[in-house]
Amino acid sequence: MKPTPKLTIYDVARRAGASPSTVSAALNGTWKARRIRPDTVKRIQAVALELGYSANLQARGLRKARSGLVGMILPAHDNRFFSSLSQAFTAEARARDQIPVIVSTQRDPEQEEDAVRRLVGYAVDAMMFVGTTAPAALSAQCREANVAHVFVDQPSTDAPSVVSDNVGGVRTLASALLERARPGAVTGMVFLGGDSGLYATSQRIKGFREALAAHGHTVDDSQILACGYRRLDARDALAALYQRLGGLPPALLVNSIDCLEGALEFLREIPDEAIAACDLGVWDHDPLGDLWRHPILMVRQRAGALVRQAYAHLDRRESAPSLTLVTPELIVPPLPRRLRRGGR
Amino acid sequence: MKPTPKLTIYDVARRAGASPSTVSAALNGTWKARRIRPDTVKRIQAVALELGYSANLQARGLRKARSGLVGMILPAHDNRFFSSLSQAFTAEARARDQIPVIVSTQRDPEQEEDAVRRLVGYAVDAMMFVGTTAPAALSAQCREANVAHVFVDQPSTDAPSVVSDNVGGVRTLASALLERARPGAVTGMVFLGGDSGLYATSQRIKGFREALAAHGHTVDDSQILACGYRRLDARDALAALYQRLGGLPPALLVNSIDCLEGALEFLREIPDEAIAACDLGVWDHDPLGDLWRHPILMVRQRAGALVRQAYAHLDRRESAPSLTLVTPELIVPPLPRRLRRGGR
DNA sequence: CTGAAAGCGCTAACAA
DNA sequence: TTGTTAGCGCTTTCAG
Repeated sequence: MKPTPKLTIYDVARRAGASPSTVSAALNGTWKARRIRPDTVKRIQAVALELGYSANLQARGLRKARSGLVGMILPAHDNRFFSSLSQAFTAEARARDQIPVIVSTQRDPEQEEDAVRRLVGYAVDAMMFVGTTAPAALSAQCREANVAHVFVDQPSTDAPSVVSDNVGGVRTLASALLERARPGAVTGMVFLGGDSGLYATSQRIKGFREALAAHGHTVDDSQILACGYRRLDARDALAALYQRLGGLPPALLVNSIDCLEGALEFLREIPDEAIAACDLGVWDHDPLGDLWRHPILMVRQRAGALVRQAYAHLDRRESAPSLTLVTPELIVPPLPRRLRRGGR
Repeated sequence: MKPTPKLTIYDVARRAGASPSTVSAALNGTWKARRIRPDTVKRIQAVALELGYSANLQARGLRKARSGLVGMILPAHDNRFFSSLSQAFTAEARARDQIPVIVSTQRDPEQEEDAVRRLVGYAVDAMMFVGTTAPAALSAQCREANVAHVFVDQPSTDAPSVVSDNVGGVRTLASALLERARPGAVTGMVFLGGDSGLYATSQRIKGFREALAAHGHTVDDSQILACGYRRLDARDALAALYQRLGGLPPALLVNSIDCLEGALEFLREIPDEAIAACDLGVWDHDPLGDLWRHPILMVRQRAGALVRQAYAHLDRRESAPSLTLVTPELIVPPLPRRLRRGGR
């Protein structure tokens, strides 16, 4: 095991017959601004390549007081929505030649603050926050260290934020359900799941009300089952509803994939015909949902657009609070051939 | 907007009436080894806290030639298995007080090598590789820079690797399917999906053969439909099989969630009774799969264990090639009440 | 167009 | 038990 002969610009400089500063410039792109002769640059680059030199990024970062790292804090990796944000974030970072550092912190304020402290200690170029529990504190940490930052999927009064249009998304979803023109849908559609104390859920309920209001109906409290986000609670709430109504409602709008899982857990216990009597819609998207034996309308949040908008704020180094809405997209699965009537 | 008065150990030192090196030691934990008086340490820590000092990690990293960063390269974030690895990796890194840097590289060798080059430039403490396309090159890069590294979910001849027990996992799954004792299952079970040229698929086919061999049956080529990993190909392959057999096989073992999606896309077109005539199993797990109207046996790779084993290699700074197998777990969904016969 | 030299903030010998 | 000092490898004035 060789002790690895650490190469520095000095090694390259000696070998290329140039000075360290010239080498530095030739290798990091500033040579144009420094008006270094192109063939000098070429010569140096050739030597660097030959030696297999690559810069020590920590040294560079120390000197420049920035690191080329960009941070993102999110609740969890193993979640479809969050992981699609990670994916989008990675792509954007790559386009800017930055290294994405994505840390999941389990909605734990301490972990969040700790992660930010460390990333700031690394002189990250910017931070993106998703679904954090202590947004104000994080924003303060960043402002203190003068680090650009933005919130995604949650509104903020301290910094720019980019959020899905919950109201509009649910309105669209509910309207699509109504267009199916199932008898009684306007007065009987039910909203299932979520916590009405939270921003997202309350916005979605608002959209739900608006959609029905457009049909002249004022939503009754019994149409809102905000039983929380947990799967089992959703299952039980739906079971109770089924009991009470003696069947499913004509239309059911479920507030999240977790709740959908709960709902499906109940639905697989009841006869096919009973299910066929209900039009189903969900906030959020899961490909397996498309494959259920009955069609499920879904609203997919546009992770790419959310991240792109958020990055745009960072690029402009905006720090004033703002709220940008991104419209989610409605996904209507093809009706299984089995269920199609006629057509060609 | 204040220019942010950058605090250094010198500021703290002056304020605490101590020297920079003492402050450094007091703040980074080496003070015990340096035998600094506890009350000095306390005094310094108090001052640091009061001033809101926090260390410049790039400077520390430059000096120590390590960064406290650990890297992980994986194909994509938006995939259930990979994202559960990310989750596990984050937890392990956190336990070691390291910052996890997880970069997805789309199975693109250039992106992979680029990411490693940059992370090595940052003096990462170690690297973990998942499903990479250019394993040999990555291993070489790390060895060159003397960075500990390990492969997960893919075998390597250059470094330690930790892989799910594909053979055993599929054997277990196939056996569980056979235990259902559906007539003709031994001779009629079909393996669907995957690429027999790849390590994972070939191992799984091996397990499939072993399971049937245990029942005295030698697998026929027509029982292996390695149609690739793409959803649509799986769908079409299953459709063709259905056509050929005039129904589903008595048991079907699907090689991945993507292929399962393809299979379900076909299955939702055919009558319930036809589906009920087939026992279904899949390599990999998806919670929505549990909720399908017919039970689907699943094998879940144990992401936590894979990462833990991999980290163990890093902790021991092993670099010799090795192969560690981790047994995946069989998940048998509860039979829907609807389908249960009697029992209590 | 290129080189010399200072210094980013920290740690670790070495002295005291 | 603590302080002094010399770098880690790079970028960046400032001279030439």
